[in-house]
Amino acid sequence: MATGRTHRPATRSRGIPEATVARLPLYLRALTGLSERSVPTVSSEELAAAAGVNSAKLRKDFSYLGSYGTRGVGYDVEYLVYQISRELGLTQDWPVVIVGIGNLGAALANYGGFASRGFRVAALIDADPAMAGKPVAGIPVQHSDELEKIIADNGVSIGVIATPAGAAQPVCDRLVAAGVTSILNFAPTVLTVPDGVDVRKVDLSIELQILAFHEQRKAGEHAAAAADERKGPDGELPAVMPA
Amino acid sequence: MATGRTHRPATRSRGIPEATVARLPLYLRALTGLSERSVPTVSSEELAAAAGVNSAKLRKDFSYLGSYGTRGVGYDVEYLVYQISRELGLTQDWPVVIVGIGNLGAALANYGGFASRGFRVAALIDADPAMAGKPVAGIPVQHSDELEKIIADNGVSIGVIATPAGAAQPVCDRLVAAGVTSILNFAPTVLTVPDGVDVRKVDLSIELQILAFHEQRKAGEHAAAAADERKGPDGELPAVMPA
DNA sequence: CCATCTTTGTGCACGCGTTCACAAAGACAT
DNA sequence: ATGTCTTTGTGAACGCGTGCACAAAGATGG
Repeated sequence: MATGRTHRPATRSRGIPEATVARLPLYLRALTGLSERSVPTVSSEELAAAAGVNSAKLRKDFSYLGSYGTRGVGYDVEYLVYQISRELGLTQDWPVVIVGIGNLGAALANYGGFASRGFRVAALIDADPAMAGKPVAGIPVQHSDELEKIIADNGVSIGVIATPAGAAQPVCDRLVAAGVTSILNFAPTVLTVPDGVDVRKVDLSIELQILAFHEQRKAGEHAAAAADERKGPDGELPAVMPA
Repeated sequence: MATGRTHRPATRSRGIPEATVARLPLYLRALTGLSERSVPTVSSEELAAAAGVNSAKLRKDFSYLGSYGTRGVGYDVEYLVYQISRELGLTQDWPVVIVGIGNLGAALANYGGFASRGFRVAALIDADPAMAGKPVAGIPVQHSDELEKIIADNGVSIGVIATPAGAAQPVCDRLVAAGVTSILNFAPTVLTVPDGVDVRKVDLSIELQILAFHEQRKAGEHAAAAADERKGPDGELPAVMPA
């Protein structure tokens, strides 16, 4: 995966572990699929398989929300969809602004997954005056000058940053000053924010680098086994990989 | 953050913890910045601040790679850049294919962070015949029929999936069958792969939902404090949020 | 009403990751 | 050469997350 939370020292919000919160959207997606196929109930085993997790973990996760299952039967799909939605706060409307309408910002604006779950794109904002007024995903882009007014008028508390790295921190500061308290950051920079503001980051480059590490390891082990030359007593890779 | 690794039961590759591997790209980025500003050495405290982590954690992370620091002085920036790059496998060339050239795929193709670090976009692939030949980010899109041939000809081992959810699993299967062993998945689906294949996923919708959870919590606590009405003895939120 | 069978909810143990705190190591000045 | 001062590298303790394994709960059939 490509996300990571920024510090937050395991602040177990209201007794629900962070790790569980991170999985709830996964369960919700699987349940929505079942709901659309009119499946009335589901066992922890089935749902866990659909979500790609351990069934014991899933049951423990749900136990933090309450006892919503029926022993011998399983979980009521519709009821569980409602409970998880409510727990995640998806029963209310979340206006979101996207700042930085380049390739990525445009992709985000067009992404259907937002609107489908309580999230509404309230505005698209870009620093380039040439972009102003130009419609992206049916929404006219507005200039950065309007940022504070847009936040205030729409009661926006969640901001998405898709600007170049250099612009991210200044944009972040303005968002926070205007009242935004949750930020999803796509720019490859470490953002500094005051206490009380949540930042999550998505970094495409980092994900690829992690994959490359494991890929190299696989190739290295393979090569080492094939060559079978003197290797460290603990099966260590050679200090320099052969080209 | 928006990433998460898919199972891999804490496989500590060659003694380097997963958590450490995930932070190495972060350190590398901070170090690259210092290198460009010709800073010769850096202390764990300074570098940790730049990367947004605890300094003790950074030192322990580096200790897994070896003793590359000098006590009383700090770390040599250039040397550390080289060591981390080598460890992550970035000193070699990684050809990558991107499958699904919609808004997101195009954004990824244009993303500069790939080329800058040993990653090379070997091909863009889409199922739509109308897209074939059309250049995106200077690279002509090729049709899915060519997928297997492209993988083989270029020796591609890393694939990026940016297709709609429904197409992801079939595409994944074809990639794996053709020899790809690492996949970065942007489609909102749980991918099933054989052992030995790494999958990381980036899910925009999930990240927003996690932010919404914390946002609701903040608003709820705030409202509860303001109203100050009978609340649970453990400071629990009311079962149903007021509209 | 009782027995059986399925599935939940959870007590418990284990392991990874984080953080503290300090000893060892080396630079630097005198 | 010796002492002082800075900064690394790591031993140890702690806490979170995971998974096993089972008891409790309820459905279902006779």
